[in-house]
Amino acid sequence: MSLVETDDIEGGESISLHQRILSDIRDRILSGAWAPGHRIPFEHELTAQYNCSRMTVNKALSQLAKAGLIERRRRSGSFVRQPQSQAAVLELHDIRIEVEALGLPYRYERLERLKRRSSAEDRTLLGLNASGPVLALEGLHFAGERPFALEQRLINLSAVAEADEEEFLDIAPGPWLIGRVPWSEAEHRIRAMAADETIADALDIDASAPCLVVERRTWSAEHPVTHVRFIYPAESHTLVARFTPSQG
Amino acid sequence: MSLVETDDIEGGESISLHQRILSDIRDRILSGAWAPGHRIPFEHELTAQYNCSRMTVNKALSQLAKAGLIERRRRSGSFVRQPQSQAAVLELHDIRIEVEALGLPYRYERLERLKRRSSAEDRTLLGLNASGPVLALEGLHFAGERPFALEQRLINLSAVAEADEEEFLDIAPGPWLIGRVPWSEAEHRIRAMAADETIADALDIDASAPCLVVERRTWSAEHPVTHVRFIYPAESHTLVARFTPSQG
DNA sequence: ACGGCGATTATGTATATACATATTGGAACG
DNA sequence: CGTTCCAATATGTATATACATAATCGCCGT
Repeated sequence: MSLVETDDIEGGESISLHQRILSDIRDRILSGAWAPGHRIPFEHELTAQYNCSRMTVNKALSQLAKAGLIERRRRSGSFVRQPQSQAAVLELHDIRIEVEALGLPYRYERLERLKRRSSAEDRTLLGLNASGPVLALEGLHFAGERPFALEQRLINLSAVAEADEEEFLDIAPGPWLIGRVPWSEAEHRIRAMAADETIADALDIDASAPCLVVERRTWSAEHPVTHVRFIYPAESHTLVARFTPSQG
Repeated sequence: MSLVETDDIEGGESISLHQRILSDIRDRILSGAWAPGHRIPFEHELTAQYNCSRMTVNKALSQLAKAGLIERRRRSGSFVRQPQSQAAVLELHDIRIEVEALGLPYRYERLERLKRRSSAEDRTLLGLNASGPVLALEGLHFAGERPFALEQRLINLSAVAEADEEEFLDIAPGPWLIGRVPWSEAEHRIRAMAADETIADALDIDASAPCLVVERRTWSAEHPVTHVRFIYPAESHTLVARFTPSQG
């Protein structure tokens, strides 16, 4: 009777039982065999099917519920949810890695470094209420001899005081910050823009050529840390995001 | 989606113990109190601290590990991971919702509908190996009287046969598919582009004006389902992605 | 018929226990 | 001195059990 019983000899993989239950059910949902609204077997039925304890089944179902694939209702059972899950995992690229993946030598070059009391615009960008010291950086990421991206960054020195001791002459502030400040939240804005003269000049492209602009704000435990704007020439860059609707 | 849910209802009532342990530890990590590399207390220490069983502590730590915040090593303990976690949750917008959020009336209009055997290009876009029937759709999303986005879509009819019975005259294929096909994986490509004449014409903008292009491929249980390309005039659109660090 | 109330049921959380597994530190041995 | 091997230890998984909680079913009395 049991759907299981036999060990998978083939893969040689030894996955845990609750993991196996989880992926069995997930596969049935994702394949469409169990449509949205379908009631999946009760815990005690799965307990019998897999010949295991309720805790084991419960672990699998709880994870599926947390992942949003199913909905659990007391006294009624567990049901396949509507595939409403419009969330996704986006991979954020490290520009160095991206450039080196192209087989080109990477280099960062600082254009400007300015410490100042935050202007109104700075505070808007960072999401700050109070005034305080900020570090404004501008730099170029190169792929070989060609400019690859222009970076305009603000760092909130009240949150990252150590940044004041760093010159950022040839190390990019992004990796530097990532290695030092744990971030708890971030926000991206992605848009297209025509290059103005300054940008065209820095990136060595035609004025009004299309550019991809990626802006990121980052917080660490409620405190704004940094705002950065990356500007890429349209030809040089495609953002790629690959994802699954939920956890596996 | 982050497994480290922050569903802290501010009423603060009745959260489970393992949930509280989890968020205690998460807060210490995100606030920086426990830096990357720091060894967090052993399970048996937390057991004593919270006066609970090891299973309860284990549940909290397992979730933190799955979320990528900590790394667990047998015989050594659990350690705060480097904040390398460059993954993010991206909200995928439903264009209708987006337009209506602007206070403008939304409308979808089909420009073209073509059923054909997949061309080589179709197969590349969809990620198909074998030939088969596809549905090629082109349509315009309107915000009020102005074109808001141009949509070019391929649907793999071998995966979604029902689509052949739908005209898609004034209902957009996106929401139609989401309500019908559970997707298991997707891939986005985002880039900037200058409008060519066809696009400029459809969107009623100047030729060579910058546009944001979002391409999405979707799979359901290993089968390619659809490829869609959204083209937005640069002024009309900013993609926003807000997220917390999760899975590595 | 109808409304209320208790019994039933499925899930939610937690406990104590057991054994498996990976890894480390140190003792034993050549 | 170095290598092998064992015991200690922390995590990984699973069991059986218990009680709490929410929702539903159906009985019962008016």
